[in-house]
Amino acid sequence: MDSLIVFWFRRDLRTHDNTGLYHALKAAQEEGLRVMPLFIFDRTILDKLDDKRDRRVEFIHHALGEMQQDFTASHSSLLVRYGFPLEVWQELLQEYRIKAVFTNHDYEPYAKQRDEAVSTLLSAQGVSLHTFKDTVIFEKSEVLTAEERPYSVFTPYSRKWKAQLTDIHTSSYPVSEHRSAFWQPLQTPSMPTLEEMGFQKVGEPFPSKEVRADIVRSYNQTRDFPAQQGTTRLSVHLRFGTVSVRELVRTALELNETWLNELIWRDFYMQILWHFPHVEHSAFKPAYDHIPWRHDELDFERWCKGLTGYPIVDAGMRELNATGFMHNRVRMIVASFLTKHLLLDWRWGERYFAQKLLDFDLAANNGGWQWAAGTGCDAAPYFRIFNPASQTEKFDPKLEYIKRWVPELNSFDYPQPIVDHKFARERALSTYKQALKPFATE
DNA sequence: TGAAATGTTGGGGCG
DNA sequence: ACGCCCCAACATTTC
Repeated sequence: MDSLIVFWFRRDLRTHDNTGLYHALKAAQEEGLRVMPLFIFDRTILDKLDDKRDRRVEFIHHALGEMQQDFTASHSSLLVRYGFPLEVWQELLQEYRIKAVFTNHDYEPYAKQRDEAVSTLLSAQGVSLHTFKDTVIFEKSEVLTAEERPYSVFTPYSRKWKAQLTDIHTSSYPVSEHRSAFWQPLQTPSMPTLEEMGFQKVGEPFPSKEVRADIVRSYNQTRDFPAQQGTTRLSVHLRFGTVSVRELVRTALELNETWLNELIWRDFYMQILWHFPHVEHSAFKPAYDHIPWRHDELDFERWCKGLTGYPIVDAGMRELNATGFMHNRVRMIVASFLTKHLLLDWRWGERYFAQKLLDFDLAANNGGWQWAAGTGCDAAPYFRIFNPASQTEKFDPKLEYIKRWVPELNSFDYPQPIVDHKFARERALSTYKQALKPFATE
């Protein structure tokens, strides 16, 4: 039995412009070996999902199907397993002669821990592990201040990010010339179906690839109007790596600076989570952990279901519940409403988004919530409270977005506001002020 | 990537 | 013509 190099796909579900895959194929060619592509459906994650119609699982499954077609064309095949990663790796080491494993970096806390365990197992078996940067442009400690410290403010971070960017950072890692190095199994291994894993199909809401360039071109003009197709909805593709961030940056440099900044925010929050891991469970600024959040389960439930009586908030939550997506402008509005108007813990909202968002990314979601709650690095000051009515006036003046998701708007079925705006605003201001008083700098 | 409160200015009605 | 008041409209400050 010939020995193999394994390439392990995780958040990089594409065969084009994939750093780790490129290096795996190159190494294989140099050493006269083959590359076996692998994906593991991770039960550590899947077992926690109580809704078995999960769009994320379906999205992954679909992306794997597309890759499988590609591998088939190269007379190869993707090996897909379902189980706990460490156990799967133990099995694979028994079943195949594995010389080396290649994979791309995954920065989330769980992923870090998973990869350390696998790395220990592999090295105990004398298998080398090679890992690469792929899902971001600059990772962890590649963008630092003059004092070599991580940034915690976006604007100077982005300035440095842009200053450091060269063609090298956005150039592709083509795999086409190395296709012959793919593993060629005698029999195509079967991929578990969604049903076999206990999941059902749902459906997916994306704009076509063709309209994306137009959206990027006018992004700075249209991005704030949720009734329009003004955002690319590429976040889910970035989440699972079905697009290359390097390609997107090239597009952004060419077409739209504002849109480039959105990509830089991704890198920014990734390095925040890496260097300040406490943000996963507590406020970036410790003083803000003293805010006495209300523990009102009923208000929280009304927020979740889109029954607050504030149309723009309810529209956003209903869009999320129905599609697994919410327009970014509306994410800010509903987050401000939860934390300021309802004075509910930002972590409740963060957790709900984590359950529902197709594009859920721990670093970005946490960063966004802490921004809205005012608890984060470079956050909105706590007294910046969105007024749902004026936000509607500015960004959905014809109520197009609202009516799409709240059709009963003008009927008796639509609830009264669960809290008065003026009262809620003043309550938030005084509560934050009181809680932060002992920590005031002067 | 706010909104509300407060301050300032200037045109027009009116005695 | 003049002073006074009202109040948009805009600017600044405050939360």
